[in-house]
Amino acid sequence: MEYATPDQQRAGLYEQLARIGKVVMHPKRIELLDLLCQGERSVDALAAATGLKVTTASAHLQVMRQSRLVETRREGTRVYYRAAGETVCRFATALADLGRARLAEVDQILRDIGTDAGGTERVTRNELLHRARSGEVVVLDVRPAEEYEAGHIPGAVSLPLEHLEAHLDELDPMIEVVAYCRGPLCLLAPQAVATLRDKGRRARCLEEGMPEWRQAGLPVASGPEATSGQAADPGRDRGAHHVAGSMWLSSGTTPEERTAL
Amino acid sequence: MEYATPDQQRAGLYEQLARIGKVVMHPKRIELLDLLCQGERSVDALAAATGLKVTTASAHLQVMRQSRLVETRREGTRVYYRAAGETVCRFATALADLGRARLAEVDQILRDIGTDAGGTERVTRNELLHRARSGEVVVLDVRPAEEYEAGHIPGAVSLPLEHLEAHLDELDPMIEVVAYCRGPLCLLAPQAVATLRDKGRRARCLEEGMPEWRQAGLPVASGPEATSGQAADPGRDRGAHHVAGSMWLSSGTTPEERTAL
DNA sequence: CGCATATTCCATAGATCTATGGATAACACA
DNA sequence: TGTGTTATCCATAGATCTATGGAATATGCG
Repeated sequence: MEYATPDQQRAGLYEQLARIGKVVMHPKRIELLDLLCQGERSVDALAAATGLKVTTASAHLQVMRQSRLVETRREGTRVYYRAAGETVCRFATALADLGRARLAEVDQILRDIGTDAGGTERVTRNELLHRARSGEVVVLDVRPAEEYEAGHIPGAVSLPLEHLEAHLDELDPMIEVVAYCRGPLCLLAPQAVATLRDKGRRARCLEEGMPEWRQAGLPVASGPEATSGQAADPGRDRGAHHVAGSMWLSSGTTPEERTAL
Repeated sequence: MEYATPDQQRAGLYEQLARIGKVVMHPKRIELLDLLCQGERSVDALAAATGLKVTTASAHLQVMRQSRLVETRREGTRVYYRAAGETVCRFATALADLGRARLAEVDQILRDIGTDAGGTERVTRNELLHRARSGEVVVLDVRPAEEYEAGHIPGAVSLPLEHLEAHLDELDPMIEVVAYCRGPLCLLAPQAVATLRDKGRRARCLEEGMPEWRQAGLPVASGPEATSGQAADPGRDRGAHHVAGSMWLSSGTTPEERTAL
């Protein structure tokens, strides 16, 4: 049981760390980890999102659980997986950062997409904080509704990419859109921006996604959209957009914001 | 060449990231990475330090190089490897942090050692900054001399663990020692502290190691020790210790410090 | 209780990774 | 140019990992 020599202790330490390494050695597991950093999900939802068979997805999740990077919660017949704490998401972010910094291929792929999506600069967090406060822009969360509900930028409007075209008319053409998604490696926001520009709207991507926002210590709201049930009623949505611009981190004027912190 | 569907692009991204994951899936590669974050080293030095055969070590280093995490420099007949930038070391630190946060085993091993080394609290960076400035403590770098030269805390004295017992008399028994090494997972400083306490000295470990210090943006000095050739001349060393306490981040009163920033 | 759903467990064939010895390449020095 | 040193390349046997279909579990619902 005990390690005899310091060398063995040291080897033991690195072996433990390698358990974490093994988790991120497989592309699909990284993808799963990224998804879990957006919020909890059931096994089959994860399998569907990543294109894995349920049995394979489950196997991957077991590996991740044995490394203590994810935790589970059972609800009736299904099991929800979630990232085991902020540290895990920070690690995932660090991995993505390192990838962008060191692997030209990553940047290349991102640029291939970037050009379609809009070669323009992304919006920085600070710019967003200033402009959204004054109502100049509307913040659009284009992730699936479940992820929006699990946590979103206070004041952001939920409009999943898949519903974007159908609900385009809900967006005031006069107000610029700032779209965000799961993070710098996520394609949802860039695709949304590409679509919006195609339709002649002014739109840009936020520089970062939800995990980075959260990790920066900024407030996160959760629960369904305040005014309407996510793109179910176009009529009411228009109102929400206005609010989105003005209630931005103001002083907790909506139920959403009060519970945010 | 081009990815046709968004799904393929996404898969491509995660495949790239997995290249980094593969690097840290093997214990020895993590160990190598940690060493390289202390400074550059030749292949056989790395092999010796990790207990690998040169040919195996080289193979591991190739993997790391292909993932762009390390870079090389040739000098005559030997090749020096180094971490490819601060981002890489930050990632290594994030991995270690995650390991300590999530893997009870890591903490367990550290505690097994910690009890021998001194169950007392480690010294925080802030405490060190205050107490060293006023000369209350001497800061001891117990890593191998090469690593000290590649970068150390300004004002720290180099006394590699292996030479500690032989040069114990150079340390003023009245002044408390704060030892540091490669990081929270490194055993050098704890071992040094254990030895020192065995001899009746007051000694504690610094909470962090060189990489964390550097990543915090604190000044780093490099080159050989200012006053003497590292434990070669005990007589002069005693003077150095005093300096170590007083010149601490004062206002660049030594050559060492002037070049530090 | 029996059936349906969501997961996990298991065995296995195929793919990938690791350690190692021997050969090769690059370089320094006579 | 010959010799010694340092590092990389190569082929391979052994170990590990992955995907998958089928069986086993756990839970919910009549």
